[in-house]
Amino acid sequence: MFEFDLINTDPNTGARRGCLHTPHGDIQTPIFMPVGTQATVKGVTVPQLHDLNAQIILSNTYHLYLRPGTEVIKKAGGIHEFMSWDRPVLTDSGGFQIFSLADTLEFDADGVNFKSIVDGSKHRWTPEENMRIQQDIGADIIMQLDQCTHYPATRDEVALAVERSANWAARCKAAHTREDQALFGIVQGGVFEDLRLESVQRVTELDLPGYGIGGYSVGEDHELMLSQLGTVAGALPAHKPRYLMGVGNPTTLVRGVACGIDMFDCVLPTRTARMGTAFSSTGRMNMRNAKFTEDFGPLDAQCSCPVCQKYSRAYIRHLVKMNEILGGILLSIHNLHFLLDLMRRAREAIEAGEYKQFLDAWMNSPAANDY
RNA sequence: UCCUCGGUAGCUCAACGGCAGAGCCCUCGACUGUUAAUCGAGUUGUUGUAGGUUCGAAUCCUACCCGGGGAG
Repeated sequence: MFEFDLINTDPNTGARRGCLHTPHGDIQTPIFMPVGTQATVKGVTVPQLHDLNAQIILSNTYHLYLRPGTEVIKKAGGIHEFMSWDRPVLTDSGGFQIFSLADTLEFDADGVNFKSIVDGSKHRWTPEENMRIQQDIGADIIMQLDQCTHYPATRDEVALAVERSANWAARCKAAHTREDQALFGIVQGGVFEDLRLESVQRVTELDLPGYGIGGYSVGEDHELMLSQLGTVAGALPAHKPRYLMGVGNPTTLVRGVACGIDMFDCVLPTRTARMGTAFSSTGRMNMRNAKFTEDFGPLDAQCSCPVCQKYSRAYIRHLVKMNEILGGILLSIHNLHFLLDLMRRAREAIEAGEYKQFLDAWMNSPAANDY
């Protein structure tokens, strides 16, 4: 049900062109997954996501568990029915949220205690409880409960997180029963390459249908991650999809694909959109800037998105400055298009066996250093 | 004509004898498995004018100018 077809690999880089089959449709990889934490990609409707050719969106177990509550989504018939999205959904386990949001959290070997950010109430998740919740939510792809580490962290701390994440992966697998869901394991290991490889070894022993690479983009230098990424991704089985979690600036996507990454997700395009930032082929633009006041051209002359066909920089600057909701909406659509189209072009380049040229062209473009 | 209230940053207003400030606006920045239409930084002054009292005045006194309200 979750076959991953490796269509072809690039001869000069680690880039791969694949297709992941799910009950709600196929996902052509490499792919960027828009983030819809609370069962909505903020500001963007389902028809708009369809028009953008979003193939899969990500949602979050932590947030949905707290509100509206897993039971509501279960009664709705699952997350697809609940949010009227008929294409694939991936839910993050919430491991990252517990790690990054909760002010008090206590990891132990068996599970994690945490306080709700909503009302301070106490909760405990074990891998088994987390699987029960994610099965009720009903995404196509679910992530194991893992333990992320801060940066910097000591080697001992990271090693413990690797050990626990691997143990929890096994327990998630044992507790997971829905055959219409794919359970992905998660590689941890911080910035210690040997621990990363140990984590890969431990998690891949479980022969799961896909693997996330987590624990990056938590404050370390981006180059540090990129220097290890090819090795870590390359150590994962070739015939399974590889998902670099939480990474989404354009240059990292382009370079990540070259390292053999198949899937990405990030709040960056939508969050920065709401804050007034536009992605473009020439770099990032802060649409609040005065220089756009009378700039009646499109956000990006190269862009084929519906926003660029219709609206000017001057108008979008006006909306953003006036704090009009539409400004964030239009920029969200544009930014998502930018990343989705970037991945579409990456797929074409891989199919043509020309990903190296694609990568070089990007790295030599004025935009590369701006992301 | 008289009475009264007021005049401080572009705007709305604090400070009421002791370093002239805030919010907004404006300019710029950040955002990476979303607690975020968020957060942060910066620019901005003959305190209506002219005198006076005082060690020291946006603040007290006098005159004038401008505006709101009231009386006639």
